[in-house]
Amino acid sequence: MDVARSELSEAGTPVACRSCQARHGVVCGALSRHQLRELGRHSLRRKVDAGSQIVAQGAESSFYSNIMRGVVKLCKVMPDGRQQIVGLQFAPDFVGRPFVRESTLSAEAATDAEICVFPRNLLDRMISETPELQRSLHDQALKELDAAREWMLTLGRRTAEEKVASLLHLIATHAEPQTATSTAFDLPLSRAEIADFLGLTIETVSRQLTRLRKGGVIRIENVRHIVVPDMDELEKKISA
Amino acid sequence: MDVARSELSEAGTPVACRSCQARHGVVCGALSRHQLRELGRHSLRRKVDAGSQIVAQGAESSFYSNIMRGVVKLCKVMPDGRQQIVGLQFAPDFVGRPFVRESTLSAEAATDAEICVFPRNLLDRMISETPELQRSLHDQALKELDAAREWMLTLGRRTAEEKVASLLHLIATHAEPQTATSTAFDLPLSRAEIADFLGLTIETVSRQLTRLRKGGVIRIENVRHIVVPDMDELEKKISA
DNA sequence: ACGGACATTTGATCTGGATCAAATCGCGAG
DNA sequence: CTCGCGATTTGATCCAGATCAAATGTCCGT
Repeated sequence: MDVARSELSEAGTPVACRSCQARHGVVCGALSRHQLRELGRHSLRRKVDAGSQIVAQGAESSFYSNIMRGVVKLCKVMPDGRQQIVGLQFAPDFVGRPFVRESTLSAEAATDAEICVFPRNLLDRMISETPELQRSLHDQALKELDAAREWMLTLGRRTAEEKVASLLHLIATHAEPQTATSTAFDLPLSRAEIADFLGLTIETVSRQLTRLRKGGVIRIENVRHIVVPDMDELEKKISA
Repeated sequence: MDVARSELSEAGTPVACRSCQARHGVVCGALSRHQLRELGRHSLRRKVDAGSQIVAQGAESSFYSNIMRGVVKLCKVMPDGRQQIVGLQFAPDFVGRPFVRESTLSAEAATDAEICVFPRNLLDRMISETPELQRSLHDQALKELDAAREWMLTLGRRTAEEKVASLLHLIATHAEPQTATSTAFDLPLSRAEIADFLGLTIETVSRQLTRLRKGGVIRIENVRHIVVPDMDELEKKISA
């Protein structure tokens, strides 16, 4: 706890953790009332601003967290600066790499977010004592693995247009306000971040976005706000 | 068991499963003597020929397996035929997607291989009864997730030459016979498969391979046999 | 050893997306 | 409201890797 507090002290405002006790999140949903109380005593709810780092690539981290609100991006950067986003996480996902101290990727808030932070030691102990929790984290790991592999197909074999359409579909799928045929959502990522997620350049992302707009597949209400009049049309652009 | 036997009966020769009882594999290493005996009674050791499919994309599968020998590739194909290999698995990896009936990818033997097949029902029950096993599979899922994300960086941000070097490094790292500075290994994949793993074409793979050869980074003793005189030189080509 | 089918390499050309270069937009500070 | 700056779009050109097209090479069956 103390470590987590100090490590995160630069960015965001700490507030008391109540949501964990309300059984949000991948972690807390799997715990007994007693464990929940113990975890709650050692946890910390934090607001993190868009762009601020939660875990640094290559760094040891002594805490895990649960996303309560907002979007977190997982990045890998190469020594020469090339960068790839390898995953997006939404509430109530768990952030952290169980069983390994050093992180091979960085986690950053893509939007303003709230996370619930708890000490690694404590959670590691709870994992080994609680098959339910192990199972819950195993489930998330498998879901992330499926998502990562789906994205590998996107990165390796799809065209720029298909890539951008895939991203919009991913966001639309994980954003809430949607009706049967029409969906509108805010992009949690800048053009540069979209490029880093798709293995493209910002220019190409921008061009493909206007292409989809001119093709009537999307409306760009605002740089960050997209409307998809017909989800099927978007899916057709993905070809799978 | 019966189901697994019938589903796999087309390809390969069934032989009695002894290795599981010898505690090979991600699964068997986590089981009690009693469970091992039960699993052994319902398992089946099989030889599978290179190229034969173990699980089909989109199909329901009622069995899991453990790789005893050889290399298995995990593929995704798009309706139009574009294909991406999303993972390679080596002995003693576990093959299958716990908790989900339908597979979103196909698993194929890349080389001649031996696998140990067991019924999904039985193993699912054992997983829920055996935290050790859950943990072991969770570990493998996390390892695969790390590998998948590393490969996302390769697919999204590396050049063709870096991609090919990355593949050689991956194979070298997972093959056995290596000394301090020199490594030789057989490629478990054809040029077409390498292309599908790297998101390239066969021509580009071939060209980059001869480029690495002309640059003195590798020797191609044979289409399928590579020698890396100095591993550091290879790693330099990957730039990370 | 020989033929044939497929795998791999090599060559010539084309092109989707990168790179370089300007506009234009949008937003926060004053 | 206006200025200034970073984000985004748009335009012009370039180039890494794709595509098209031949040679080899390799392995297998006869």
